[in-house]
Amino acid sequence: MMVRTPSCDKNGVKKGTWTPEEDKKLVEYITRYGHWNWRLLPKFAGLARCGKSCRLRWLNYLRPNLKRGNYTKEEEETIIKLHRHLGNRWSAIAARMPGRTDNEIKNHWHTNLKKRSQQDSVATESIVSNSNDQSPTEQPTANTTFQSFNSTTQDCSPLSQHSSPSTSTVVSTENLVLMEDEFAFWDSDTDLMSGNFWLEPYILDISYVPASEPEYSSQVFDVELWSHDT
DNA sequence: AATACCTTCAACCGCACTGGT
DNA sequence: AACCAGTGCGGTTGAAGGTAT
Repeated sequence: MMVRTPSCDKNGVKKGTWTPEEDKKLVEYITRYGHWNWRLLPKFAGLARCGKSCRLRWLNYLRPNLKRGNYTKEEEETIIKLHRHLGNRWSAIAARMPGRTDNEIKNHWHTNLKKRSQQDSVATESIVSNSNDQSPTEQPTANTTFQSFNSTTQDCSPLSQHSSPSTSTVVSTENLVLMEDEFAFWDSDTDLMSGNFWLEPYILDISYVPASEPEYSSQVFDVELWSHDT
């Protein structure tokens, strides 16, 4: 497999490929106690890793209900469409694709879909430029419309990269109207806007938050994947 | 068979954001 | 207001596997 050579930094923190033993330790610990503090977790789990590495390994590889590889055509189309509207916001894209991680989607995009999307947009552009020859008025593209959306409503979008829980869950009527207006183009393009897209909480997967741990409510609606059944 | 080049993807790194003090 | 710790995100790296020459 394509892996990094295991190595240690000056503090003895291991880097590189995870061994099956390390995976086992991490899974067993999180299954039992949850990931209540990523920085301290490796110490308690008996792992010579940094918290970041543990988090990444869990989220991208060990977490339950992850699909691996074998993207369906529908999934690829969804990624392309979402990328067209969201750009490189991989976590937001992943949030709409159960079982897929941002890292995996990002990799798949760069290795398989990027070229395809570029070819598609070139083909679309040539069609549009031909049909617009007699119409000098510039039509907003999906991208420009989304940029406009970003600059005006970023703080209230649940897809905002670092939106706080309060802004994620409480959307004012004014903003909702604006969002609906700005995203009207999506209705014709994809069914992703059907249903309660923006108000739907970002809960896609289970996570292992122990019952004994204190309040996690502040993170429940963030893009990070928290579950109902904790 | 040898090796050079390309592809893939797990993992790392740096930065930004949030919440607490 | 300033600082710090914890966390999440996106860009990038690097090594193994695959393919071409």
